[in-house]
This record gives sequence, C-alpha cells and structure tokens, in this order.
Amino acid sequence: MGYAAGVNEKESSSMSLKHALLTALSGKPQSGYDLSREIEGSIGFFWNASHQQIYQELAKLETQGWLGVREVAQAGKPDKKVYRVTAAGLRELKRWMTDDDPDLPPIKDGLMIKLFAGHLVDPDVIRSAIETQAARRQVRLNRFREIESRFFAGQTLSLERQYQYLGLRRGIRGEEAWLEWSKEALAIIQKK
Amino acid sequence: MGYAAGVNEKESSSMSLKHALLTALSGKPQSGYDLSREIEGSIGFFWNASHQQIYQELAKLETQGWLGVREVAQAGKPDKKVYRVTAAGLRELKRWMTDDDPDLPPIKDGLMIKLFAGHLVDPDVIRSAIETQAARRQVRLNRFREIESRFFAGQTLSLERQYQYLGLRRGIRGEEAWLEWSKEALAIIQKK
DNA sequence: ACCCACATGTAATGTGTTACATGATTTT
DNA sequence: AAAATCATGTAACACATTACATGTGGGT
Repeated sequence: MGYAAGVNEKESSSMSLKHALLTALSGKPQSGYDLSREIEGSIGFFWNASHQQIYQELAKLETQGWLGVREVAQAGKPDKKVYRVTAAGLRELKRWMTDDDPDLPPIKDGLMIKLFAGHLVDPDVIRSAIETQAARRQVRLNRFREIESRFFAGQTLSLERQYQYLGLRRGIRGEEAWLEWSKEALAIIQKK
Repeated sequence: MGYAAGVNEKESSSMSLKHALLTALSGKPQSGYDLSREIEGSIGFFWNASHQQIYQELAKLETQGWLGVREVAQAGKPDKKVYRVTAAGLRELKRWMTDDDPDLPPIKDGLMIKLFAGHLVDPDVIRSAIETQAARRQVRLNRFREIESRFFAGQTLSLERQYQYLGLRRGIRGEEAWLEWSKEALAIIQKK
C-alpha cells in the first residue's frame, strides 16, 4: 500500500462559537437577538459573530440537545425564542474546558501584511494606516478602562466576576501594548 | 416597497490571504510549497494558511491575472510551479494598501472563553490552561528575540527590512504583554 | 415619512479545514 | 524498513459573510 507520511497536519480543536454561546447562555437564558447584543460587549471581544451565524448555530445546538428552547410571547414585540443550556450542554462545556488546544490562536491582521509590503508605497500610506488603527484602538481602550473603573475597581468580586475581570485586563493590556508599539513604529517611519 | 432599515451590517474589507500571497511573492517568485514554508515564519505569523488553501488561492489569483506561473523542472524532484506577481497584481496590491479597513482585526481566543466560564470548573483547570499557553508564548517570544538579535539589532536596515523589523517588534510586544498578563492572572487565581 | 430598535430567519457565496491521494528521494 | 522532506493536488465538509426578506411599534 503506497502512501507516504506527511499526514500529521494541524489540528485546531478550538473553532468554537458553540462554546462561546454555551458560556454566554450558562450565565442566563437568552434569545439569539440578546446574544448578538451581548456579544458586542464582554465575551464578544474575544469571539466575534454576526447575528446570522448565531441563529444558525443556536438551531444546531438545539438539535444536538445541548440547548433547550422556549418561545416567549411579548406585548407589542415579536415573539422571542429563549435558549437555555441543558445538562448535556453543560457537560459538553466542561469537557471542552479541560481539553488542551495545542495551537496559539491564529492572527489575521491586514495591517501587518501592509507593513510587509510597505516599501512598495509612499511611507505616508503606512503611517496613516497605523494612525487610523491607533485611533480605533484608543477608543476601545478607553471603553475598557471605563468598564474597569465603573464595574470592577475597588470592589469585592465573586469568582465569576473575578474571571470576567481577568478577561477585561487581558483586553486592556493588549490594547496598551499595541498603542506603545504604534508609537515606536511611527517614530521610526517619521524619520524617513 | 416594504422592508425596514437594519441593513448596515459589518463590512470587513480585509479577508485577504490574496494580499498576503501577493506580498510574499512581490519579494521573490516562489512555488506554493515554498510559500507554505515561508508563511510559517515572518509574514505567516500575522496571516496563517494551510498548504491546501494556498494552492487553491494561487490558482484563483492566476486565473484572475494577478499572478503568472512558470513550470520549472527539477533534477530528482517533482516539477514545481513558480508564481510571480504580474503588473495587474502589483496594481491591486497597491490599491488594497491604501484602502482603509474600518474594523479592528477579529479575535478568536478559546482561552478567553474558558476564562468566562471559569467558575463552572475547578480553578486548577483554568490555571493549567493559562500556564500551558504561557509556555507556548514564551517559546514564540524566544524565537522572535533570537531573530531580532541575529538579523536586525545593530544593523543598518533598508526600508524594506525596516518594515519587517517593525512587524517583528509588534510580535515581540504582543507576546510580552500576554506573558505579563498571565502573571497577573495566575497570581490572582492562586490566592483562591 | 423616515429611521431605529426589536426579532428572526433563508439563500447564495466565500473562506478555511480535514481527509484522502500520489510518488520520488533522502535521512535515520 | 520506516520515516521525513519535497511537491502538488482533489473532495467533502464546516465555518463565516453578504445580501435579501419580513413585520411591529416608537421616536423625530
């Protein structure tokens, strides 16, 4: 039988909007719409998804038995489908939490590609691309810091909130590091 | 004509392995195989792709006229297809470099999801997940630092190499920030 | 009138992964 | 003899985005 060896390719076990949704719903039962709102805040900073994707994924998770649904009528508003995590869903979430993902999360940063092709264009193009991103990152950092001082600083935190706070701290440090880098980068580019 | 407004959804103009490949090939013409090697190093740190995806994308780019191919016979080895960027391809790359991507790059970090669900499991599970990632990030940081001191430190750099160096600096600062965060996080978790 | 928030979806397309497939040469 | 490197690809599937679609009620 003739086929050679190069088979041990990647195996990212992550790939899981599923588990992000289970996590968000384990807090409190919610509708797809609610989730797509919430996911723009705390948890969604680390795992992004559009509302279409969320609706599809919720339907799958329900079929699979990890979620249950209940249709709730509302006065003056469309009905909503409120999802909750089942016992099987919770089991799956806990299982996933113990398995080790061998890869670091992949990065897809267009600005870095632009950097690597920077010599092909006027330095002003690169400078302005960096400055534009820096402005957006600064906005995000400010938002994070506000959340920190409003909801976390100087308060006694439950274990759950403590973990949330660590997530926020990760966001803060990430943006700070990016902004420091951008200063270094702009200083060097300016000198040309 | 009856349909309402909520239409102004996201519009990430990034999504571009295409441009990562154009960038890599603008340096020197290469085969898909060469690219899949190179992409594990410098540029690939910021834009990941498997060899299958690269082959498919190269074929598309050639059809589109942004790349040209030349089959090169080799002694004792399979033929290879060497791709180069065409004039149209270079035009497209430069065009892309000037357009503004309104979104910050999306993050998909499973560890952060685990954090948010941390209260559902024993703190040891979280602690060990963080430690495992920290070890991998430390390895990556060491590799970056070695590249820095071997190929960039104390040398006069061309514009092209200068930009590459800034990319590397971004990688270094990113990993440093992550590791500092992990110390903070572990210190807090340990106290429980 | 128009827009926004609420609320849920389908269809088509595009991007990315996993598994399968081949086959010569070089290293262990 | 087994395994790794070189080199390219197809097929099936899973994940994600864009565009389309509907309809109520409240604010400007």
